[in-house]
Amino acid sequence: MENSTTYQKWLAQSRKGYLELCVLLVLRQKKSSYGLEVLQTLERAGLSINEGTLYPLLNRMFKNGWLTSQWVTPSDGGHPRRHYELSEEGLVLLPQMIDTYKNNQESLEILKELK
Amino acid sequence: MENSTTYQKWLAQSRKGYLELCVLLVLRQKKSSYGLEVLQTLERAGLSINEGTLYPLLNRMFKNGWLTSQWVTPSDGGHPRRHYELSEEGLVLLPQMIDTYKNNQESLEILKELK
DNA sequence: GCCTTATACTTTGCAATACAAAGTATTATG
DNA sequence: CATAATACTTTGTATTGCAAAGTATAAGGC
Repeated sequence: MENSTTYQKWLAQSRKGYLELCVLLVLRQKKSSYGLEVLQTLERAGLSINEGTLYPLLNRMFKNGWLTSQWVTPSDGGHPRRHYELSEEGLVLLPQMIDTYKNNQESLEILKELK
Repeated sequence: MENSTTYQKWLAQSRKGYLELCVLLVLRQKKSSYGLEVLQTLERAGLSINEGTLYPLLNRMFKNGWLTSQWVTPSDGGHPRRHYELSEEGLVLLPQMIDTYKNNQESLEILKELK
């Protein structure tokens, strides 16, 4: 990342926390999903995310207890997938995170219109 | 921070990048301001920020070339203050950052209403 | 059967930053 | 002159996005 502008570095930083929220939202909808499917869903929502970012992120969220996880082999064959679902804790956290983002957004609006 | 919940850790992470944007907004309005005044302005906008976060942040933004800086001694006496203003580059970056946040917000909305 | 490709996940190393806590320096007040 | 208030600095820790390389399984062509 040595050749990045300071703005590009800022872009990476500004995604911290945000990506977790997005993943929780995907899993709330899908009930159960796996890495590449989450990735494609985010892509369709206009959010491009690196594999090397997403997989460790899912793993951390699992370790945090926000997700449950299990290996699933598709019944019609195919590559085994590690599926994730929201845990009880994840279900509790999600609205709190949404609220945090709403508050941040409100502070931003205040600051934009500062007199 | 060892006693923090994973949620509290997430809160800290989710402020990365966001704080820079807020500071730029304050300086766009104030034209020129210094640490403690920025801090109080953010406070009034509903954003509590630690001294040990803000000062290094202002310094980094200055080093990035987003801000200009000079020491000012109030004409009526008082403690010398390090004043900051938006640089040309800061003025260019600010709308880009605002746009990034708008896009993020839109992706969030899409993910919230995902069918 | 074997080789290539696609799918899916893992690992490693690096750089950036929010925070807490402690420290420094200057000015004002009693 | 001592204390408090203002204002900024420094240090150490933990976390995380990303790039790049690696591992493993399944499917398809010959």
